[in-house]
Amino acid sequence: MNHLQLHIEINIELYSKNPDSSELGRKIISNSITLINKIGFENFTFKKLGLLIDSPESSIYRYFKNKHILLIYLTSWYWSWVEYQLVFSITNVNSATERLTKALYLLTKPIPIDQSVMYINESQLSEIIITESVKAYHTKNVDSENKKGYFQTYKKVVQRVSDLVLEINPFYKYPHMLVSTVIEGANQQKYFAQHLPSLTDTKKGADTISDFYTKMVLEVIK
Amino acid sequence: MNHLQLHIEINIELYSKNPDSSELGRKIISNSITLINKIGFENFTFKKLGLLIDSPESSIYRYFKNKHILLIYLTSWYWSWVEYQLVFSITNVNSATERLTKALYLLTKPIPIDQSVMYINESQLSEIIITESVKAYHTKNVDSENKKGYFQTYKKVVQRVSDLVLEINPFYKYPHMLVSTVIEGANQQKYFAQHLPSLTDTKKGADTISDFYTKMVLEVIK
DNA sequence: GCTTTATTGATAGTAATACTATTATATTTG
DNA sequence: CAAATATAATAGTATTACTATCAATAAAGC
Repeated sequence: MNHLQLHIEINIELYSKNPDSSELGRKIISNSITLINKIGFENFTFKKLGLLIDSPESSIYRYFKNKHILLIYLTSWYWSWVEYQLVFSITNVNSATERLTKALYLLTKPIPIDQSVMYINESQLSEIIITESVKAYHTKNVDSENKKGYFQTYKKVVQRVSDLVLEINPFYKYPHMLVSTVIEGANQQKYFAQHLPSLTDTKKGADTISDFYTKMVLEVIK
Repeated sequence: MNHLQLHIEINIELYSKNPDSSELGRKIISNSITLINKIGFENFTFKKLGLLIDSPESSIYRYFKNKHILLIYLTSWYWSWVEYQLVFSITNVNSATERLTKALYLLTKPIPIDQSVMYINESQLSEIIITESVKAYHTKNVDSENKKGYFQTYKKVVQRVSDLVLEINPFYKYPHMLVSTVIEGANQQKYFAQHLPSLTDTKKGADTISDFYTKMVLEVIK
């Protein structure tokens, strides 16, 4: 185990065989991110992914039970990575308000341009979060999958930021509602900016989304 | 044409044959709402719907090109109905703030219990909006479908409420962002209350969601 | 009332999807 | 070097998402 590598923790039930443990597994992850982005989650199949990486689909099934679980794996990885950045960015920051502001910026900032963490393209994964992640938990199995802890990394991020809110105002009644509204809202607005611009007031890439949500939170909790 | 009937306007490209024009068409609509709610949009097929209403699937295809278009039809109907209620509820209200408050309540209030408009069960349709409607526009075809006007009834509602915001504060910079955040957020929170309660601070049915978003809007625009 | 037309039912068929299973061939590890 | 493990290659199945055809029936026009 390399102690310099960042530690991303993912529920072991999300994979049949750990994709991080083999070359093929890593190829599956990085190419599935590319392919889902390119053709959309509905059109994405393990067969097409197999063609792309030149492996039979049955090999992919050995890593993931199905594409739905793979999507949850990817979102899980993303939120774990966000949590890591969150903790990193607020350590040694003394002011509670500044800690919250930094957290909010991390959650609402524009999509980074072509950064990669290990074998995962962060920009492409961010696009998937914006476009496809709602499909991970809008299913008939949410309840059972939630019980199994499939959405824990996301919930942990919401909890951490809610705690930052409560540090500033311990009597605020709706910290989780506020934080999940901001996270989902920021992603939604990025999507609207790209595809349904009349539902937003932002141009692609501009920093209006961070501005809007940061002001909103600080207003509302004071 | 019955002049007492409320007028719901839907893009004619959303159906191949108007379901409102025949008994079978109306059966398709009301039963698809029930079935989507029961088994979820992913598991919903025209074949299963055909079995439920005792008609061959080919008959259903005569009304709708596919289940995705049917879902857009249903959401379109819903937002047209919301717009109707919105206009109705704010006419003859003199105070701008009261008009906005009434609009916000309409958009954030708990799901009505078993009301029906004509042959459409409003409560069931509301559940579909909460659970499935994001899937209507999170696809690879959003842009072309948006160009064809498939999401117009939703956009009209956002525009109307944004106008109410601007009536109170004509200099407010992000009216659409604010309103779409509230609408999507309120639905999201209702979903979280049912399935991912740690992401919210509300119990099922309670009025905390209206309270939260109304206060938020009024704070933010003042 | 009878014909034309539109609507629905019944049935069949196809390509793609979402898997599962089996066996052979590499590759790694003890 | 043997044994275990991982991958490739191939085949097969039930379901999905349609399209096509034709018969039966109901409605509309004359």
